Amino acid sequence: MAESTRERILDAALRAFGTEGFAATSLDALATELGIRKQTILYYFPSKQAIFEAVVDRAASDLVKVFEEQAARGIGGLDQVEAIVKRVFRLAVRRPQLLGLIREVTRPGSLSIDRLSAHTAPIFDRARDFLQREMDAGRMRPSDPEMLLLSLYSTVVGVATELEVQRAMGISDSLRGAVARRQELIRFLRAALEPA
Amino acid sequence: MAESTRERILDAALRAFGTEGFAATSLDALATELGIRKQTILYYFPSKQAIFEAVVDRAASDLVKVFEEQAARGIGGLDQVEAIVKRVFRLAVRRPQLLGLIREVTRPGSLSIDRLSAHTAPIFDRARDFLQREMDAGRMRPSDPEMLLLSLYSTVVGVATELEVQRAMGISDSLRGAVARRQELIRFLRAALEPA
DNA sequence: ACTTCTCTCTACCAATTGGTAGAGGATCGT
DNA sequence: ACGATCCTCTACCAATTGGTAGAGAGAAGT
Repeated sequence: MAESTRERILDAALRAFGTEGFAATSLDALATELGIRKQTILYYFPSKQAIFEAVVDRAASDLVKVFEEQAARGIGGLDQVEAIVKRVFRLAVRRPQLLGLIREVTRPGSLSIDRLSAHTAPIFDRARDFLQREMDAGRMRPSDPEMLLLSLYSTVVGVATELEVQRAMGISDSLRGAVARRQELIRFLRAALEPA
Repeated sequence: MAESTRERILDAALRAFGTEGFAATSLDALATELGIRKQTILYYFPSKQAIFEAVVDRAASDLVKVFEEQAARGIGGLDQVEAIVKRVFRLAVRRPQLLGLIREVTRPGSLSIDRLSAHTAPIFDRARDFLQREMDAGRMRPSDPEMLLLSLYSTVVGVATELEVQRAMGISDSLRGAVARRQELIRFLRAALEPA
């Protein structure tokens, strides 16, 4: 068997939760999409909420892995920031539902936010330390690293995921468009971060 | 009577759609919150979708008004950008559901995106022209104005609305926190936009 | 051959969903 | 006094929701 039923359920759930959202996704729809019965889904997961949590866990792990792989290289400076942005963009192009799920989890009303935080907190800490170090070394414009991190997060995730806004602005969402967007974003971030 | 029933319904619907989302909001819950019966809601609006569209229309108008008021002043340069950011932040603090609704509408699966676009397209056009003019005049770092606009949008909306992410990062979401966030964001944007 | 375990199914269920039909009470102009 | 209009209600409804109970098929171990 190429992929276990459990894995197939998680894949379909990621796609559905990440694009339609939790409330708008029904177990029946999910099952139909997979060519199975809803009760089969409920054999593997005790409830809809449990599926969501499992999806969040898996998505968070994937995200964390991307960051840790890059952090392990330890290029340093703005090149490191650029490398991370590129990796996030590659992820956003290849698996857009993944960042869509993050948006869903970080919505005000959402449960499971603590579940995501538990995964990502170490990364935030590391990123904050990284920014602080670079500022101290004069390789980056000095500012509040926490706020800077928030600005960076918002900008990168926004540019990578706000496809409908881009469509409304008349920006192409082709693959070529994504590359151009990434390039322009990196120029934007470099200008914002470079020391005076 | 202080506020017509129709207005009260729209207010409650904005809050609900803007925080819980469209699918997670039921007409019964909305009615209970208002102390009326669901059928009274359906007397004023033919369907749930129609309520959503009315809410989007009203929210879009409010947003557009904020921009147009500031555009009418025509300060120019980075001061103009700063003034707009400040206004958006004031809106985000006073009526957080409003930007929450924008996030809901710009979600991939959403309908009504065209309805929002119809309102905001003129603003986007005007903003793009503004950026282009400032670049030509050497008051702003030259770049692709469309992509820059997207970066600006993502950053401002993100910093203003991603409260849960901020909580996860350990950033205070008090009013004082909002002011600090705004200040840091403006510094960030100024650094990114200032001509070399 | 028999039991046990894993998996997917059919058959239900109570609760909730968005929406319809129409009664009844105000308030109005006439 | 009377009809018309406006507004909110009770009474339903069919469809969908997440979830339970348990049958049955197949493979594996004994």
